[in-house]
Amino acid sequence: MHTKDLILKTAKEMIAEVGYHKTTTAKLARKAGISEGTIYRHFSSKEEILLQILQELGDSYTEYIQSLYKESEKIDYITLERMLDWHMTFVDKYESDVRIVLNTYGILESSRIAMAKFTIHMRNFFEDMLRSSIERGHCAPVPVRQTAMVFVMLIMGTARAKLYATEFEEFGELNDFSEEMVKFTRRGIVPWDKLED
Amino acid sequence: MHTKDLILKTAKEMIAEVGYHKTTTAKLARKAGISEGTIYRHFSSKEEILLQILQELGDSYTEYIQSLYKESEKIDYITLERMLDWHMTFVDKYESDVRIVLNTYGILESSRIAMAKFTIHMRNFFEDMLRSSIERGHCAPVPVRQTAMVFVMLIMGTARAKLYATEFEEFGELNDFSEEMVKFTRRGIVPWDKLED
Amino acid sequence: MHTKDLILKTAKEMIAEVGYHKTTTAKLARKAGISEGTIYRHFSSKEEILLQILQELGDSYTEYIQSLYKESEKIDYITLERMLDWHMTFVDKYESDVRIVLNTYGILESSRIAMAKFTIHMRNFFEDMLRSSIERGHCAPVPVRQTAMVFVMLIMGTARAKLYATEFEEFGELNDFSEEMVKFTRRGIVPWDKLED
Amino acid sequence: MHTKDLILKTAKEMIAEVGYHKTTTAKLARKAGISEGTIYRHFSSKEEILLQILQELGDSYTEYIQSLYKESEKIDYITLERMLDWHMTFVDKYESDVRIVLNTYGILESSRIAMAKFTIHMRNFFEDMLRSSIERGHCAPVPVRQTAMVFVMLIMGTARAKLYATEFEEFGELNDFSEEMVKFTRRGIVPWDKLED
DNA sequence: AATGAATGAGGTTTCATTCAT
DNA sequence: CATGAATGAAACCTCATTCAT
Repeated sequence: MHTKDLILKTAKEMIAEVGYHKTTTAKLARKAGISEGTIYRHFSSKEEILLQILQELGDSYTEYIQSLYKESEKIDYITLERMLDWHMTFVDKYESDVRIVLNTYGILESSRIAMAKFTIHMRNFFEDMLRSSIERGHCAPVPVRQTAMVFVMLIMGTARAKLYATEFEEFGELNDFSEEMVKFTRRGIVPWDKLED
Repeated sequence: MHTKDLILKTAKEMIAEVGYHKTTTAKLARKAGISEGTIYRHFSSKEEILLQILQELGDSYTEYIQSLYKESEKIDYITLERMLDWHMTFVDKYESDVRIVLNTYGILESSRIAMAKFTIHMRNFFEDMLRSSIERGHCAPVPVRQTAMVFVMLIMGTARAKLYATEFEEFGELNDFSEEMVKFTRRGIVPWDKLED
Repeated sequence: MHTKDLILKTAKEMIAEVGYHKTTTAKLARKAGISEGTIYRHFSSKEEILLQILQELGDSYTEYIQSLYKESEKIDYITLERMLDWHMTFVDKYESDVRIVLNTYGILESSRIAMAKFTIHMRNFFEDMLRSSIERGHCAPVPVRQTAMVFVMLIMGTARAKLYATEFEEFGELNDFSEEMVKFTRRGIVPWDKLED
Repeated sequence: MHTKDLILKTAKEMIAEVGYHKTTTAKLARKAGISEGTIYRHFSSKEEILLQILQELGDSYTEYIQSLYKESEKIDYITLERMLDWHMTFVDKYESDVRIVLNTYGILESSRIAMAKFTIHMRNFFEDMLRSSIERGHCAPVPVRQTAMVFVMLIMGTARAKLYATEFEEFGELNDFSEEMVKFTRRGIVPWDKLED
């Protein structure tokens, strides 16, 4: 692995685990098995590392959304389950990166911008999916923009809950609520008498 | 105002605005118009200040929930609007404290614990409300635990969105989506043919 | 002595001796018998120390020039010897400060500005003295501005020579050339047949 | 151009412009279009580069002085204008090298030595010229050693003023004072009634 | 000869905390 | 109770130098 990637990987782990400020360049270097100076051969500053992580995650998400659009064209109708599932899959795959965004958007302008981009991307995607579902008569004519935003809030809230759930016993049960969330959400957009299950 | 309260108040503002790490004891003392040493007459460490803020917010929330229980006994049935509204009111009132929790739970064990307590309190409250609603036939017999959790996620997601929305134009529209959120949520727990509006 | 003055004094010595860059905050603190952090309670940066030294020297020089003007009013005519002597006295008194200006004006904008101010002050003073001497018929009607500038160059060149002369044996003889310099300079502005000695 | 010369040339420019310390090996390598390691193929250390620059300038000056001696033999008498002009020409030609000496002699032993050598060379040259002028009756029997030193001071002072004058408006007028300097200096060594102009 | 990644010592600066007054 | 100067550990970062390729 290239040194730069090694630094990024190690930084991801540390920032996700202990936060941005407690991830000092000294500790980062030690954990990565390199010298502190080497970090600065690859990044102009500590913040630059974070920026790159956020950038990469942003790119991955854009790519991911695009693949979802393609997927949605193939099958002629997208169930809510799928939409939510897909997103939870993404959160699982990029667990530490998502954790970093959640950890830093309160401290760092750039992280806040990254977060805003995610939100808007996600909302747009849900809007498009809802609009197409309404056209096909698969769901009621709910206001797309606002309803999409409700989905986003749910995803965001759930993502965070999932990531931090492990640390508390009481939260153990969190993992199995997503199934109910999907059902609940479906009832919110499909007339109850048309629900299959 | 007592010096201790002055410190707490000033710390709340600063941490909410610039984050925990950028809130240095020097800046805090200057803004509060006291000397740095004085902070340590009232708090054993910088972290202690944060702990007290979290503690106070926790107490306020417990108290708030209790008042809600009392309120709910007076009127014989609680609408969803009320439940959500009440919480948004709380978030508004304790804006900077909530912001602090959201900013620090990724960095501080104690903040994470505070967050967990909130979540569980809130969920329990929603559970109770839902259970009572179901008993009275005001809503469908949905699984209370998980549905309550969905509410929590929505509240949490929305709270954060509200607090950070102001910084991006694209987010301006966020503020008016809570009305739709209530409608959506109602449709999720009340059969559509029984909905009044 | 106040800590701030102690820092200034120590810094003057070190910068004059080893230069600005080799005067590290660590060495400075050690020599002054304080901790490194203390420096930053009194100065916002290392450069700030230098700035204050230059500022103080500038003020001293302004004050000095003013005292010379007053002196020149008392006695009705100023000999060249006096004008040059006075300046050499100043250089002697503020030896390390002058050395600092000479050491840093090539590296630091602010030092260059300080140097420029000195030059202009000095030139103006010489101009005034020359003008008054010409009026009284004590010297020939030489162009005051340019002649004053020649004096400045001589003072500057000599000051540097003096300060760095000690380090080389060959330069030992430097010290006794100022007498001849005065004579030479007088011949440059007073017709030879009117010279007394 | 050989790599070594390229390094020297680039270093000269950088050191003259931003000073020795701000000329880092990294920037130097980048500007020269070579790698950092290559510098160490040709020079044992960064200081070595400066040493060579000073050495070369010293050699150039020695050579220059020799050519002046030869020149002075051809024409049977040397005017002061010539002596000063010749030196100003040298300063113009080796502008950045001279600037380097002026920038570094306060920081570097070796630079101070170089400076001393110049001074002595220059003084010796002026001494010889003065002596020969006196012998031929072209100027008054002034003390050669000290008078030569006055010339040196003037040259040094003027050289520095010229190099740094451009940065301040007030200094704009500096350039036209050298003519007057020559006149002044002549009056200092030639009886006024024997002056031609 | 040349490269350029890696080094590590050391630079400036920050900051929570202490303590004499 | 309050002060604020002093502390010193540790933060981020720089840079001359080395060395495997």
